[in-house]
Amino acid sequence: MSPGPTSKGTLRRTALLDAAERILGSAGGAELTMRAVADAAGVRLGHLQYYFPARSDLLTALLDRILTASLERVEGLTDTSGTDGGLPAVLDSVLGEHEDLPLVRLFTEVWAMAAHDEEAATAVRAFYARYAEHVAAFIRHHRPAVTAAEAHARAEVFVMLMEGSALFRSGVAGRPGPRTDARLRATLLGLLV
Amino acid sequence: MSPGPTSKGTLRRTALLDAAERILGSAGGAELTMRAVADAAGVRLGHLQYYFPARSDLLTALLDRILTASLERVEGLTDTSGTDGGLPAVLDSVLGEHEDLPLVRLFTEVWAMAAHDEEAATAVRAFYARYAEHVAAFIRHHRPAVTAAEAHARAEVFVMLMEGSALFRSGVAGRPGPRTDARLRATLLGLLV
DNA sequence: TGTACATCAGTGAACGCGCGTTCACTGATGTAC
DNA sequence: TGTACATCAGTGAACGCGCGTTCACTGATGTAC
Repeated sequence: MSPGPTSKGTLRRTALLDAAERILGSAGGAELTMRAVADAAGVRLGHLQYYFPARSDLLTALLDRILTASLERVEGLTDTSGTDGGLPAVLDSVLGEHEDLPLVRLFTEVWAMAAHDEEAATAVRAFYARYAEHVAAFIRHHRPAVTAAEAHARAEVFVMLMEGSALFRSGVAGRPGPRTDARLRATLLGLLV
Repeated sequence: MSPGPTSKGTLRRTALLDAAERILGSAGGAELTMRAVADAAGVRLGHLQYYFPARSDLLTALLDRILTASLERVEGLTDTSGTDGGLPAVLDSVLGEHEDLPLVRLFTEVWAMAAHDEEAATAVRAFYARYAEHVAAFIRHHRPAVTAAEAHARAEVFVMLMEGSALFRSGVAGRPGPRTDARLRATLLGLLV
């Protein structure tokens, strides 16, 4: 039998990244040590090194996984909605994720990584470029009259506001009330249509 | 002579925090070690400990200083403008700061701190609450017809968009073009008036 | 004005610890013939 | 079907290093009388 994508090694690798992601999303980057990851995954330090020889290998793989998963989530949420009536519902879904504190914690770490490391920054910029592209396509699907350039500009501002609001809706930087939420939704909607 | 605010000790303390801020804004939190700060400030490790016995004391003082300075900058920028005609100019000033990469780097670190440490989060939330209050007062000054609650909601969304756009305009998460910039300005302006 | 003393500013060496990394090793699983 | 061998998965111990922290110390500055 060929190794395949669910072979023992791949499963273990995934489990190790799961453990690392859990630590990064709760305790933070400073606590993300090789020993902590090995412990959390229930393997020995030396074994973690078998899959990720250096700590930087683990961080690179983890960043890639976080960004890939987020992109798939965004695409999954918007692809299922086809009608304008469903737009507010899509906004609810996307905004709902921002109340997921561990996820927002992950992103504060990702931003800090990108701010200080050019390789990470490249990956993060590619992620947001694809994110914005996807939103732009969504806009043009609903409003074909909007030019590509304008849809792109609107999409980028949409993404900016989404990321900014994540900081607040998660409770990290604030606790916006229902009135602010309504304004946020209206502003996001105004960018989409 | 009484010690006063510019006595030797206070000056040295400021110089030490300067050094720490420089490191946090360039290399990041992981490199912000007691030894690195002492070196950058040109003093011995033991002497740094004289002012900040524990690393956490340094971090707390640094966070406080970063937030206080930012708040003063925001208030300074908006207080000098009294007319509606000056509004776009105010936006230019505020947005201009977001191109200051070291400053944005500081804030990615601040967000990551707040995301994992409740004490830091309290300070950060207080900062953004005052920031939003100030923007709300600015809105009501220019548009007295807007209710306090509505001005507050608009101000909070304004701050969200400002913080989100900082990530992109600094180059950390993207490189928005002039068209996106125009959309961003229009959206921010729409929240203010 | 001079002296004694207390406090402030700054030094230097050492500590124990957790870190990433290295490496020789063992057992399990797959492959060739 | 059985055996020999290679590769994969996992262990365990040790390394050198940089870290935060402790502490005894010295020199400079301010204060009391």
